[in-house]
Parts: sequence; C-alpha cells; structure tokens
Amino acid sequence: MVSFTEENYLKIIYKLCASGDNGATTNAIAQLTQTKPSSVSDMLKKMSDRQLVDYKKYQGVSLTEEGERLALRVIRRHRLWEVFLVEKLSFAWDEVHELAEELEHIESEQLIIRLDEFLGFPQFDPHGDPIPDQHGKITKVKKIKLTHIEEGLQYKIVGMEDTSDAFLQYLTKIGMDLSSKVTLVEKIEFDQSMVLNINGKSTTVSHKFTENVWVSEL
Amino acid sequence: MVSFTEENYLKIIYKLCASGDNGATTNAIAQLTQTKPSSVSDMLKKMSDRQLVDYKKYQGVSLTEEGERLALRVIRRHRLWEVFLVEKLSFAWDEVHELAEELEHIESEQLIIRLDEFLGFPQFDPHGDPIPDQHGKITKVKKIKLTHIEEGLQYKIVGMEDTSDAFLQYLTKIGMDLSSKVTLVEKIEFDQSMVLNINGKSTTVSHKFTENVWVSEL
DNA sequence: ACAATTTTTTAGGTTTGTCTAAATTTTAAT
DNA sequence: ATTAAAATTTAGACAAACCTAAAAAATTGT
Repeated sequence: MVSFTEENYLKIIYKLCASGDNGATTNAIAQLTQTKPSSVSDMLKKMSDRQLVDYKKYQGVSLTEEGERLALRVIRRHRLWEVFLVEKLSFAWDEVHELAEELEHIESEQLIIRLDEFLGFPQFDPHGDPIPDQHGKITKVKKIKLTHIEEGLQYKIVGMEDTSDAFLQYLTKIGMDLSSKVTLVEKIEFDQSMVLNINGKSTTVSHKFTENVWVSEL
Repeated sequence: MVSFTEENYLKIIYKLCASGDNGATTNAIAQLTQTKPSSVSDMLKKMSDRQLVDYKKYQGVSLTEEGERLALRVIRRHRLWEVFLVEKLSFAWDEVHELAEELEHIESEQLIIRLDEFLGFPQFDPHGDPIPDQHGKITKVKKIKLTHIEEGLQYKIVGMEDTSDAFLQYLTKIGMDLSSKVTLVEKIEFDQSMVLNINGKSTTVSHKFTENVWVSEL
C-alpha cells in the first residue's frame, strides 16, 4: 500500500525526471510538494527503503521500476479525472488541476477502469497531456527543441511550459493550437531557431519557443 | 478546515443520534470508526474544543449546530457520489459504499454543486436514503415503529437495518420494495405489531419488522 | 444497596510526515 | 586551488490520530 504522500512524491519525481532539465533534485521536489528540503530528504530515505526510488545521498533520485509503475498509475488517474471534470461537469480546463490532485488518490482499480470507459477511453487530458493506459503505456512527449527531422514524422502539441497571455496570443497569431499537426523542417545551427510546418504552413520559431512547447509523436 | 477524520466522526455521530437507539456512545462510535474507545475519547475532547460536538465526560455526545451542518455536508457528498457510481459508472448498489467513503472527503463546494446538477438533482441515493440539499435540508427518516397514524400520511421505504437474504425474501413475499407507498393503519398494543397498507393491500407486520425498516414521509 | 460488570477515560507511547537549526557536502567563482 | 555560496542532510521536535494498560465512573443484578 502506498500512501497519499508517497503518491505525490512519485508523481513529482516522475515529472522532474521526464522533463530532463536537472532531474529530480531535493530542492525541486521540495518546491513542488510545498515542503522543506529537509522533509524531502527524510521522505526519500523512507521511499528508498521501500524500493520505490533509487537514491544516493547528495546525488539526486530516480524511480525504480515499481516506483515508475505507481507514478504512472497516479498520473493516469489524475488525467482521467481532469477529463471527467471538464467534459462531464463543465469545469474550465484551467480550473480542474487542484480537484484532480485530490481525486487522483482514490484507491480503486475498478473505479478507474469504469471511469475510463465512461469517458470513451480518452487519449489526452484537457491540457493536452497524454493519458497512460492501464498497463502504464504512455505516449512519449518532448520539447520541440529535442525533436529530430525524419521523413513524415508528425507531432501534436500537448502543452507548454510558459502559459502567459503574451505567449498564448503569439500562438494564436501563428495559427497554432492544441489540435495543430507539426512537422520539423529544418534546424538553424546559428541561433538554434527552427523551421516548422504548422498545419501545412511553414513558420520559423525561436530557440525560446522550441524550449517552451511540448509535443508528442502522432 | 475540518479533517478527513473529523468528517468521519461527524457523519457517524449524526447517524447514531438520528437512529435514536442509544444516541452516540463512545463504544458505538469506536465500532463504526474501527478504532478503540480510548481513541474516541481523545478525539471527542478535541472536537469539543473545536465546538463541533457537545460533549460531557461519561455522558455521551451530540452535534453542535456547526457540527450538524458539516455532517450533513459529508452525507450529501457521500450519497451523491453513490448515485454517480451506480447511474453513470454502472456499479451495483451494494458495491459503492467503500468508494463513496473516500470520495465524500473531496473538498469542493463547486464540485458537488455540479455533480448534483449532472446527476439531475437526485432526491435519494441507490440505497433509498435521502440526499440533503445544498442547505442541509434532508427528508426526515424514521423506523416504522416510530411513525404515527394520521389521515393520508404516506411513507416511502428508504432502507433497512438488517439486510439478510431471509429478510429481503420476506419483503418480496409481502410485495414491498423501495418503491412501495405505505400507510400506517393500526398499532396493536399487545405485541407491538402493526397493520400497514402496502400499495393498497393491508398487511400485518411484527414488532421486529417495524424496528427494521426505515421510511420517510412522502 | 452494594458488588460485579460494563463503559469510559487517563496516562504514556508509536507512527507518519512535517518543521527549524545546525552540520556537511557539492558546486561555482576568483 | 581555495574559498564562498548553494544544496543537501542530520538532529531534535511537534501535531494528528492512533494504540495498550490501568484507573475511574456508571450501570446492573440480586
């Protein structure tokens, strides 16, 4: 049995590892769990004893296979509840995070299986993030910056790092939204900008842009 | 802010007080919370300090006005979730209690308002128990034993104390189910049995029966 | 009415997850 | 290559909610 608190740590460590930046550091975890670094150290030790994480003092932390399985289960539940709240209860997509943070900890395999079915087996949540399936299989997402050029390889926008109004307006201007299909055309070495094909239209975007937008393979 | 645990105590104390039997005693609470009586004593003291209950040592406990308001909120949430699980996720009515025990603690007024709307403002849960409205107004329920004779006063079955197969079969035999309309015809002093009119048919039932069946005024 | 039983409370302890303050290790800058 | 700064860990405490064992109060049977 994994506690409410452990589930939160697992989910946060998963996300920090997946995002690549600096991996899951004690400070980063503390910030996201809204606790102090010392509390995180304590918790990591306990979770390491329980074989949920691989942890060596001062060296950061990553998930064990079991830890990752459990993290993906929590993420699945979180995202399914978000779909429910938006599609069935008419919440706005930016209102549902806090609620899903609570709902994700309800412990019942059956509940999630039936909720998934009730929602029509959605692939993405209202923020565009992919929903892991029952076996933890998840559509891989990465920042545009890290994609590579390959014949016919299309991507789908799934989210962004910075969601400021300024940025969202820029997206609208270049005709890009969550339903856009994007192909990588060219990487410019000199300033690390990239040429993308967005819904058939060729557009050049800055390095900052490519760091800010998450995509998944289609 | 009222904790998960406090909400459970409130709900249980409410039910014990409403059922009339012996009111909310320390032992009874311990049994329903699955804890020891000593833990209940501790908790009652704390809840008394927080003005959620009226408590005098060795004298049992009852809810303050605020305690009752909070208890009814939890009961409302519990019963709405049960409706959701049965009507929308196709759970059987006898599978949903445990799940609703968890869901009832999700803290959000908006969530419950919208769930209620999504479900079409149901009046009763799948067990036949009445759902309090947003202001805590609840259809009063009592055991048949405690009803009184009055011109045209009809009752609706909402639940039973003992749900053994034997009893359910007996119900079927006398043509009584959750949709039955019942009128009290006569109380027999001698053995405390009662004559009821069930869907237009006159039937005599034992004292044990009248102790076992809960009804609400219609 | 009072002894026996049952119920309830107190006292002292445990676990989980947090905290602050101090110590240690790592990283970065000169 | 040191030293200053930043990140991390340890030590010692605390609050919530539980426990066991023992003491105190209430109830019951004769």
